[in-house]
Amino acid sequence: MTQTSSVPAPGRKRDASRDDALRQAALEVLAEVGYDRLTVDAVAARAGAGKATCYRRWAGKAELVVDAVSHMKARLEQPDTGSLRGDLIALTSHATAGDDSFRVDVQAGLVSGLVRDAQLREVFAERFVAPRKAVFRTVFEHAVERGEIAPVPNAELLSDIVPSLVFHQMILTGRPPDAAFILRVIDEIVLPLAQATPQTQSNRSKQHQNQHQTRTPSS
Amino acid sequence: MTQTSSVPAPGRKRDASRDDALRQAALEVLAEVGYDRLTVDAVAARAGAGKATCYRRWAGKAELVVDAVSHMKARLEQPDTGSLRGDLIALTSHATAGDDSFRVDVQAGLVSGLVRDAQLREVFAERFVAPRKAVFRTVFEHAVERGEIAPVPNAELLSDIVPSLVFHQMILTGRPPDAAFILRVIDEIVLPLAQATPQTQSNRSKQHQNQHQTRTPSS
DNA sequence: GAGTTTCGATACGCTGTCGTTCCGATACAA
DNA sequence: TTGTATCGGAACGACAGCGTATCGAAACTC
Repeated sequence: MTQTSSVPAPGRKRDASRDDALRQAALEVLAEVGYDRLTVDAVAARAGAGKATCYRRWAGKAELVVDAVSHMKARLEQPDTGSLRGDLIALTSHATAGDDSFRVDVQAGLVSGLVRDAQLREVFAERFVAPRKAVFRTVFEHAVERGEIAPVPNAELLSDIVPSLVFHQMILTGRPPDAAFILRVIDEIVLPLAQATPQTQSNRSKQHQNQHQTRTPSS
Repeated sequence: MTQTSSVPAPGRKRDASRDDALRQAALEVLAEVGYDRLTVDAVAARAGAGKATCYRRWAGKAELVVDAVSHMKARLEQPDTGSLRGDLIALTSHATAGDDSFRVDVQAGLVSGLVRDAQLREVFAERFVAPRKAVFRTVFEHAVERGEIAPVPNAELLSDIVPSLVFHQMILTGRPPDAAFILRVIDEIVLPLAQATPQTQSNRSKQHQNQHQTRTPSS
């Protein structure tokens, strides 16, 4: 596109900071109004940039959003609380409203575009779903190494439960669920399944660790 | 609005069949292009009606879609196969691609609008979520009556698992999941949880019916 | 028949968004 | 200094969708 280093390139250099500013602005607008209501003008205005600067870098709205999402920082650290329940809570608690909801808001904003934009789906799967799956898998592996649970063959399916229910709840109510809901899902669904994997009846003898926080919340 | 029977009303009568035609057309367009891409012109054209006829009945696009969805037939019959697993399969199998996917397509089309339209959320919850929840609850109740399982206090949460995962999968892949996926969810998640409700440790003695179809599919 | 209302169809004004183009100012190379 | 490419900002044309207005025909009441 621009230049391939053969020619030293004349004229003013492109300000790389504008790329980051525009991408960040795109994510913010995306989180606030969603993909469909996002306008290039709004993104440029928020970045304090001209629209021409934006179109000099991306072909259009779709490319801008895709690139912004794909440059988004992972911000997903591996929890290590020493217990499966603690790790699961640490991993999913930030999905609630309030604190660190930016990432969740971006996901909600993307929903409207995901339905029909295949490229957006691809980037979304790569940036949001894949990292989360990897962290979940490691959490289960650590629990196995600690002897807390038996190996879980369907860990991937188990990992989808919390995000799916959170997503579902978010769409139905318009906002992310509260912490109590996530606790219920962990304590009443994920943990029981992880602790008593029913496909190998032989490991039923291993269930001595059932005392581990299988309490039911008040609600 | 129109007349309260006091005056016989002059002029040509409204053709009630146009209401149905427009509502049906709205649902079809909704299923095909989604809420945001739905235009009143397209709905009127598909119904073979004029746009004025449409605006004579509804205030705008939002009201039209909301009314169309709320008039949608439930088409959700109570399954009675004699087993919990059979009922669950019968209840959820129509969510897969192919056959009766119209209802699912409408749901997918609604997603983009649900995020910000509270009224749409309300109608959606009433027309899609509530009936489904009721049927699920009855399925669990029947299983309890048959002595197949112990009473499940968190049946509501359990009922959300399949729809949530189906929804999630649909958004991520762009199409409803296949039947095998739903079978896995039922056999590896819902049934084990229903059969071994872990919140009352006392009913652990009741788990003699664990032989009932807890097999794992090949995948 | 006279008056009124709905019908399908079309045209219109309005608004919002897209993507382009121009502007003066600024940064950089030759 | 001259030439070029960028910057933020603003204006532009094109287009799509909404909601309204209007048309001739048809249906219905009086």
